[in-house]
Amino acid sequence: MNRDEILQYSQTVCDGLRDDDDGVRREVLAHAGSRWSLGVVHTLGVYGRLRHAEIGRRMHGVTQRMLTLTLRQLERDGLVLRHDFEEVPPRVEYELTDMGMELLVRMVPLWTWIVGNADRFREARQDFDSRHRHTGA
Amino acid sequence: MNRDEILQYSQTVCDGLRDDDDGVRREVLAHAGSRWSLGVVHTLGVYGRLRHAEIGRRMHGVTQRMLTLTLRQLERDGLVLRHDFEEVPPRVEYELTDMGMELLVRMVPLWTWIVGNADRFREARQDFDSRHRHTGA
DNA sequence: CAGTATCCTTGCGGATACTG
DNA sequence: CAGTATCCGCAAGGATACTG
Repeated sequence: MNRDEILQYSQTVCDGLRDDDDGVRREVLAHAGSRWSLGVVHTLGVYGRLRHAEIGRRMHGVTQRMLTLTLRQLERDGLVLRHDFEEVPPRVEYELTDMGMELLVRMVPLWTWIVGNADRFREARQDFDSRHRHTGA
Repeated sequence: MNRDEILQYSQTVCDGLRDDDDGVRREVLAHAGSRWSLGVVHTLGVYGRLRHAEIGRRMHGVTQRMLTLTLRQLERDGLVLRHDFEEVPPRVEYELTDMGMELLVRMVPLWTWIVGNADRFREARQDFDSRHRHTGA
């Protein structure tokens, strides 16, 4: 895929961005990039059906609150399914929907690329910072 | 690419998420999903080199401030190049770096998918909301 | 034209404590 | 166990005015 093909192809992006700017789409994108979503989607993708605490244990640093919020968000977006067994003590399991899986498929290349280029990012950042520290001159 | 291949592949995601949680990577991902970044990257991708005001004109609703901030962010991440001609009146042009182009390549499939599935998102959201309006019962 | 500077609101996300 | 409830700091992002 060369530069021109990309540009042709990315007209779709253009169309998507133009009309209905404050629609669902932008929200979904924002959700996908938010603090814990990718981690949750990935964890559920890899391990399948998991309970609340199991997800939490597999993700470093997430609080109960944020995990719940993230899961609700993903559920609302149709990316995660919530099975409440309505037992006592409570038992709830989460799993990816097909849509969630599809999202994961699209996120993986992006994320892989980001991870693989972390050094270039750091480098660029250092350049920028040094250029801007001393009045840019 | 089937489910299993995805899961294998997405170990990369896992690794990337684990160590160095608050590193550059997560920031880049967040930036990519932030309010105006995708629009700017796409605009520069499609139209090539543009001046500040030209970008602004092609993007609906962005303020001068947010455009500047977004551009700085992208410049700092090494995704956008800034050419200041140091003239009076000022003349500054922006263009994508190769890295910026590479990001765009990874964003397009994701965004295309989101746009193409907007209806499914809306649907899921309505389901969710109606299920939760009346006490879920 | 291409920004700064300033002010302000909103809401994300963390910490902690509590409950059916 | 799987959540709520509450409080809080901070930073994103918008509106507006000003400047070299």
